[in-house]
Amino acid sequence: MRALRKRFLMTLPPTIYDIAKRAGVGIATVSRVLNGSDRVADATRTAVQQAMKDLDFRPNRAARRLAVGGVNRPRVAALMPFFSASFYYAVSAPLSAALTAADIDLVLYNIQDRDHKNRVLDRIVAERACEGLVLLSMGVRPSRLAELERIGVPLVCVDYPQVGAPALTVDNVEAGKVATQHLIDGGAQRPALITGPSRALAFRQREEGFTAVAGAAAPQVRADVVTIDAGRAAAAMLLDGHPDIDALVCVNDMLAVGALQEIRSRGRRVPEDVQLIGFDDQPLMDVIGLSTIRQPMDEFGGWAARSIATLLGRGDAAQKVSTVASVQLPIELVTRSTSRVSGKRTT
Amino acid sequence: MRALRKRFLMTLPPTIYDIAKRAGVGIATVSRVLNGSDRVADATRTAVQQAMKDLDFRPNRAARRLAVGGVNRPRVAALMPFFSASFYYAVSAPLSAALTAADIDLVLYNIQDRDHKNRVLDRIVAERACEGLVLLSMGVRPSRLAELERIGVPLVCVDYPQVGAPALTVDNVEAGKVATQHLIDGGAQRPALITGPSRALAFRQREEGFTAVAGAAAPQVRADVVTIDAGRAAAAMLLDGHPDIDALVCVNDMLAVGALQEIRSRGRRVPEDVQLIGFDDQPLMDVIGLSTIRQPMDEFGGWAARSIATLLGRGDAAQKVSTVASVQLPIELVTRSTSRVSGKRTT
DNA sequence: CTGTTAGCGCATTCAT
DNA sequence: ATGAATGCGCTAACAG
Repeated sequence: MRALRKRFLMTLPPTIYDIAKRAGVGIATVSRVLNGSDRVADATRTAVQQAMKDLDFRPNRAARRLAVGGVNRPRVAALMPFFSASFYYAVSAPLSAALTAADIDLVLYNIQDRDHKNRVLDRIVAERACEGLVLLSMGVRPSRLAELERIGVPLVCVDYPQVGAPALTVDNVEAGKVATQHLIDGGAQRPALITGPSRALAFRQREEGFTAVAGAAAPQVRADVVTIDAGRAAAAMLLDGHPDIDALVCVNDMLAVGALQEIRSRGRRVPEDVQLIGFDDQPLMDVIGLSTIRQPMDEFGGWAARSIATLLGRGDAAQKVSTVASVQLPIELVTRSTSRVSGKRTT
Repeated sequence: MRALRKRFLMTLPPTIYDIAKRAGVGIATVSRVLNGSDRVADATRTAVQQAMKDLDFRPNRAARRLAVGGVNRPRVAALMPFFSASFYYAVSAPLSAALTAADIDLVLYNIQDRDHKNRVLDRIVAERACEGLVLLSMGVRPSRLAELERIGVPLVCVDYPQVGAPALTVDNVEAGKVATQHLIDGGAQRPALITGPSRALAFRQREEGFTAVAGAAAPQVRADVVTIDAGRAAAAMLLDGHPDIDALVCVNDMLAVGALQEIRSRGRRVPEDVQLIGFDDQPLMDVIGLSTIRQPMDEFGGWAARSIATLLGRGDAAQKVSTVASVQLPIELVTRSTSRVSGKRTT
């Protein structure tokens, strides 16, 4: 027999049994109206629908799927912060495409902050919501890692040096150094930095690279978001406070574009008066002519998809041999018209 | 009793019963190793794991969730073609953010073509995979609409004039007319068109608008993809074939940027020798100085999220009053440095 | 047209 | 440490 549910005070969501009772019909009938069968009397249907409305009934998806017995398609959840438009696209488009190819569903979580991330992970674990996890620009603590391991949910990280899980990274500290050194090689005496939200590890690391070569005393300001406007405002602040600045390292291309506009609007020339360099090499940076440190963003999503697919035993035969391991991709100095070249080229 | 499963020839995927039998244990034990319990003898655990490996066992997510009894969080599936990077981002980022806010999970499907779309929809319907559907730049036939209605899955469309469902659109024919007329007002005698993949309705409609004012005899070429390179190639073809062209309408900003590069590389000036206009007003188009027809892409995702949330009974109290209906958003002519102004401004 | 019944695959007491 | 029995919420025969 059914209905041993001791739902104190209606605290649990209603089921078709509740609807059936309230409408004075059997559960099969409820199921029928739920699935739009035409073998139901109009009066009955109306009554059932009313009951559903009264109780704010929502069919349980898991139960439905279990009953219909569809394919148990694997599902991976991807958690990503929406810092940067082009970074998000560059990663998620290939990720989505490659997972589609592997016949894996993708559930996307737009993560706001650390708390949000943990709430989402708690739910995912508690509800067994997915078979695999992709983390973009964020990691998890060892306890969480152990928990995921316990329930058998593999994890890969992109743009974050997670220990204990496959991770794809670039050397952002080195990137920061290379960028700064490039401007100094071009003759910069007084370099400054525009950095981004400190919750992003990549920004903190590029910052670290800058400081390592420019010195801790070099001027720097932090933008809350990585947009053109923020870059422009940050540049204005910097230029106001330190008129002698002759080089600007920006931890992101959008910030650099904003800085470029601000510098020019003040009648100063780039790169003659002020050199400028960004990070990422986002689309269109070549037509704008921004010097930048390129990171192969396009490869991030594909790597994540292939790795998690392999971990789920869904890898292609072709790649089946490959082991899933952490990888560090090379960055590349791209010199264009916002910086002065002087000999060496790439890293 | 269990196991009346008549699995002919092992055609169905293995369950914990199969594992249990093969490992010579009870299903409870299988469940224990599945969930990483430590109350299992090492030898037993190993045996079970081996059996799982042998049979390529994957736990059924629906069954797990039904058993653990987590929250039945609503889920919406979004189907989108990945034509254009900025369009995809502009829509999916707000969509994801707004759904997150409404506590709705988002499953993303990267649709390749019409067949793929139908396969995905078939699965979604058969497996009852979601409670709501968002379609970007695509629609469905009436039969599908009826089917979705039967099983109670609401649908909203963005960038496609779906009949029978709430849809958010812009008037792309009008947009094409406005763009073309703008160049003619600026003195163009010999306008031409670079259009995009014909499977995209928006491109076909902009094309239609162009033809309506420039005439069917005006030169035009179709790019297979909307990238800078494709735009450049298309422009080269056009300029080679019709040296007297003095205005170029491109159905997408990226195509226009490519065309801009090609025109300049031939020593022709923009807009003096050749005027140019794009569509969308993607990010950075202002710094590049491209004249374009702006469509409010940023609002697409948010509208879709709010609409589907309301349809799912998840709308805010604040907006609860609002009915969900189709909307047409205004487009706007943005004149910058690739076209000549002459009087009127916006539409 | 409608109610009864039997699983769907797994987690989870309770015994042992 | 392990197995048997029960229920999660729903769909789908099968009767009536």
